[in-house]
Amino acid sequence: MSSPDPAAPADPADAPDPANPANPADPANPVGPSAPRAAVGRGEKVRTAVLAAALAELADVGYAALTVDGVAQRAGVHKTTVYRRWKDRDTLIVDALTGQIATDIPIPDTGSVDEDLRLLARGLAAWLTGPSGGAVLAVLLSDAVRVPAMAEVRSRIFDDRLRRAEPVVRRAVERGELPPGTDPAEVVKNLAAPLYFRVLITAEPVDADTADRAATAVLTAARHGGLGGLG
Amino acid sequence: MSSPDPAAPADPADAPDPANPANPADPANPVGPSAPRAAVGRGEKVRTAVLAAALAELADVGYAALTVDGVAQRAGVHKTTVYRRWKDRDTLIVDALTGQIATDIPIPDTGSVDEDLRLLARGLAAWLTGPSGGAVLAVLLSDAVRVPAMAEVRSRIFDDRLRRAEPVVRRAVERGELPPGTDPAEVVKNLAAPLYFRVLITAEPVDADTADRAATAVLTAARHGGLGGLG
DNA sequence: GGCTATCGCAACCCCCAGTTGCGATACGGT
DNA sequence: ACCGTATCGCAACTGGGGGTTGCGATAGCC
Repeated sequence: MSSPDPAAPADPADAPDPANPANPADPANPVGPSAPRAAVGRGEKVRTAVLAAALAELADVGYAALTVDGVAQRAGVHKTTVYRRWKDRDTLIVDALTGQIATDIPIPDTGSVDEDLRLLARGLAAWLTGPSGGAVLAVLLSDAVRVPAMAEVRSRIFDDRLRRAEPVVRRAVERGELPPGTDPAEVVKNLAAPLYFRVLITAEPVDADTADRAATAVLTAARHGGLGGLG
Repeated sequence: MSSPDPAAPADPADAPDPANPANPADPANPVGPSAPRAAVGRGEKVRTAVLAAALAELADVGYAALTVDGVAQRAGVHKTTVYRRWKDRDTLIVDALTGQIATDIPIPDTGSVDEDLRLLARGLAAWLTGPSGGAVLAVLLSDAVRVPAMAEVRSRIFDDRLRRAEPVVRRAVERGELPPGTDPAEVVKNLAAPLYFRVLITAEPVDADTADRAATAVLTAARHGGLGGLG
């Protein structure tokens, strides 16, 4: 959502140079009625097609085996065109992934920790096993983590997600459902960890039942002060 | 047996199992069926050096960026020599990894679940943050998982490890420290999961304290029937 | 209908996987 | 000490993918 302009201009023909008379249509400019600059229509379609093709290739062959030529052909576009819009392979992948981080996992607030944690776990399980989670995990847990931009995307996704889930626990503590001193971050991490573990390590199927068991386990621990409660 | 041999000798002169580097004559071997096989001494040194170099490169640059030439130079050997002993890059990496699966995490039996789980978690944490764990994780959680042989190594490492840890829980149940019906596999997975989660997802440091907290959480859940105990 | 940005295309460079033939070397037996 | 042979070093090669460049073709918009 937060990519108003092409993610990786870096190209003379595409760069939004403010001093360039051929580029009065600045993205930040509110709908220039008399904008001489145009011809963005074609580019936008190409951009969308390439990004979608990149995600598909990612899910199909993974990060390492993804070839720019493959993405280009899948998008019905020439390799050169891809390189005109994106600096390199990694930039393209980061851009494709960035469009996917909007996939939110619903944060429940039913008034019951039990229900809340269960719903949270089920939402995460659904995402993990879905196409979006698959693509993100395929990249973020590959050698791509060595690319700084990839690591940043990882933080943007996981840290943000953890932070948004913490209130669920905080509210439960305030309601007296969990002992005071319970660490919200710890609870959320211990809820998510078994699901990731099954997907990444043991390669077991992750379904609603798995989610429920994870919720039960972390809830039991939290209720009895095993997650920061008490001392 | 899609992958016939983990070591993948693929080389006629590759020794089956060198019992001892200082035991070239092998006096216990009565002649053998007209097998004047010799000159294994040099090859064994090369093999060891290359395997060690591969692990080092793995830890340094990761799976995708690992080049055969890089490994060869690091081992003080020519690229051709590597290809004469290993079919391809993946075979080499699998072989290097296979030598590492012997790295055992001690399975404690102190008579106390509390202590046992704590020691188990600490052992895992130490392995995860050590060189061996780093190399294994770098590969097993990369695009390498798409290589069947890699997936097999993953199973060999993790499944076997989980299975060996289960008795710790089973004994605790028999001693009455944990409620009957407690699922050993579930306990072990929920013990390991938070540690992997922190290493792989949140990139937090994993130390003894982290291990202790994981042990406390899973122990609390298990004691109160949150991990299969009770109905 | 014309102007211009964008795209397709082909050719190119560089790096790395993997191969081959030949010459150099070190090991092990006699 | 010597010699045979297995192994290694070396250089040159193919093939594919990342990334670049110059030019011609085309599609969008005025």
